[in-house]
Amino acid sequence: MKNIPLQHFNISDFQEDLINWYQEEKRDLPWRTDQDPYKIWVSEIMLQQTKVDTVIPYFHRFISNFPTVEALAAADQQDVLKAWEGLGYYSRARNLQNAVREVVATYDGVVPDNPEELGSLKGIGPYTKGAILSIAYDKPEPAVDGNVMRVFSRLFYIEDDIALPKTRKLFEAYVREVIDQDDPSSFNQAVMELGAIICTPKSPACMLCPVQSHCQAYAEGVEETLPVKKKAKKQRKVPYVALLIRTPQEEYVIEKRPSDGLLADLFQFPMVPISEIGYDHIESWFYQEYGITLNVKNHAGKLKHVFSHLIWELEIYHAEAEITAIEDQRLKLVAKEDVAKYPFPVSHQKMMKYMG
DNA sequence: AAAACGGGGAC
DNA sequence: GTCCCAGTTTT
Repeated sequence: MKNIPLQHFNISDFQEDLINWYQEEKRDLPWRTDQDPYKIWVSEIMLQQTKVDTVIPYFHRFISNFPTVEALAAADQQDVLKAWEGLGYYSRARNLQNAVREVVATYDGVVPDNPEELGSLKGIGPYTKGAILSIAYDKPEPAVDGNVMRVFSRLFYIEDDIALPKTRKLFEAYVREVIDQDDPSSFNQAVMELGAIICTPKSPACMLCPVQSHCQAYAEGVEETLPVKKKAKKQRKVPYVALLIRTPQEEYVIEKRPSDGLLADLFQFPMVPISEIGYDHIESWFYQEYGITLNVKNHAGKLKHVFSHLIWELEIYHAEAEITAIEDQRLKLVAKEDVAKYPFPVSHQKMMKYMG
């Protein structure tokens, strides 16, 4: 491991200043009511790339629906995805349920308390592993997320690109040097809380910071220039015609997406990749793909939906199909009032407003 | 190392 | 519009 230069850094004073501030200022969050490893786990998965305020209502609903590892292990995937609907990164939900089933099958329903077994579970990477070990089991393990990298890059004036995988390992080495061995749970949560409330990406509140006196970036007046992060490339646009297909008996055609890739296992209204076939061949493409004869009617509206890596441009059309049953396993005929029982991505939830 | 993988809120 | 959020998996 890399040698960490800390000769001008008072570790115990830093721990005391940080943790005292945390005990005083920490928010009341629903996953801080006890140390149940399952609830800590669920919260940490939901919090990946997702703000605390967004997670709170989902966490309440999820724990109410699936209060234990046994309950989640026994649930239908459809119901789990429905509880995750709108939260994004849906592989988190599928991986969580897979991992919980492994915990029930292999570990007698007890969430592992060691890095090897915990880290081998689906969806538990280096951050989540450290978070569960420290918060649920009081183990002095680093839990390096975006907050930790920002706070530590400023504390120690580290200019490494935090977008690079190897940089996270560097920060883990720093955390191992300065983590409080007696209360690693409070230490890790305090750094993240500090990053969320004080040491923010823009305009950090250094005048309110409990560890200002320990901060090298503040001393040099460069806190706003850290951390260094390569910027993401912009998304490519993908145009589709999205179809609200109605049958004579007032049912709609919905489709289950494939079990891998984007929005895996969620439902949607059928979409025609317009850049590949053009507007003149929608009905023939649809017949070739699904074996259903379509009568495309009027334009209903348009929707732009931005993902992290691409942009959907949806032109919404009404259509009719003279069918009473469907062969294709991907498709379902569903009454209008039943559509919302299935898990849909937000883009297609918005499409429901255009149903007749 | 880079890309895939959602959605929302702050500015 | 930009940034990025209590990241992980796949390529």
